[in-house]
Amino acid sequence: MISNSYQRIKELLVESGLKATHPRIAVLHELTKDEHPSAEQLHEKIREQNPSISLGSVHRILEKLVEANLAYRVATRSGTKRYDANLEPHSHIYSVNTEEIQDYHDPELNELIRDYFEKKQVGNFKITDIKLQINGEKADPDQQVTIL
Amino acid sequence: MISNSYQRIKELLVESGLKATHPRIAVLHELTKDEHPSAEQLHEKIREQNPSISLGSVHRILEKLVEANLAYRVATRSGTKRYDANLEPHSHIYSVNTEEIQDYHDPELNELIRDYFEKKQVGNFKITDIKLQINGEKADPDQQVTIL
DNA sequence: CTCGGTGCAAATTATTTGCAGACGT
DNA sequence: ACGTCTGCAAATAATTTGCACCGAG
Repeated sequence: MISNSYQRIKELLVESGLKATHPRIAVLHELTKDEHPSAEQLHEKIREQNPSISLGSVHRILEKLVEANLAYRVATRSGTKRYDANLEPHSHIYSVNTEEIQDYHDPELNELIRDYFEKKQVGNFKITDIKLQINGEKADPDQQVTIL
Repeated sequence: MISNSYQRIKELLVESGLKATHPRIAVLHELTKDEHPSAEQLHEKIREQNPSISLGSVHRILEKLVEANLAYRVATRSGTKRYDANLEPHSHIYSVNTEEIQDYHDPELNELIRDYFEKKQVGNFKITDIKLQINGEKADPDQQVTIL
């Protein structure tokens, strides 16, 4: 199950009304592989294959992708923006000690929470999505976190 | 129920092993009143009463308070750090259009989620807390969001 | 008196923007 | 060819830090 070929990424861009330029393909491609990177981190990775793409452009492209709903910003406490191209509704596991952010997808829990809020009266606010933020510490920083 | 007198704030600082200096009292006092401000916003407010306190110090003090568990950083997507002195476990309602962050306290829901995770097997990770992030848009930006 | 705390300004880090040229459609 | 996109570098924003002085305990 290859996640996203270059061809697929081009399609995504075009469908969203963006020109499928090389820098954009590179950013979106890397973004689908990486785990919630910052612009800086993405730039590092991209420049390995593609030294000419500038950091400023990575910033601009990321904001474009957010605008086009091909990615979104991940909330962090660190003061630097981080991005995610995983568009499925999902929550995040945040490791305080390693600054890592891991996806956590749990349809059962989603539904539980959604049901809960259906019963609530929320005034003057249109809820677009509800996410969990699961904070804690990795025991072994080099190992993955597992949830069964 | 006055939330926090100067006297109480002094106590908090001292109990946490921090000297109760005027700048710290001012920051913590303002932080308990304000709604998730940034260092910059706090500095604006504080300087009205206390023009000599520098922005750099506000930054330093806020980090000290976090370290001492008298406040914490609020996760945002905006790339600027924001702080909160409300130590009760609570979640946040985030208005995308106004950048506002509002507290949302719901013991029933907390318990629901906690129970849910008790049944899960989480490996290599010690959960310290689980927060909801309720994202959406304020219908009327000038009115409060209400949840019954 | 002794440190830790602070003001100030400079340094660092992160992001945005203006502009001229390059490139995708 | 056209208008958008990009590289580059300079501008702006946000945070951190060095240093000399101040003040609470």
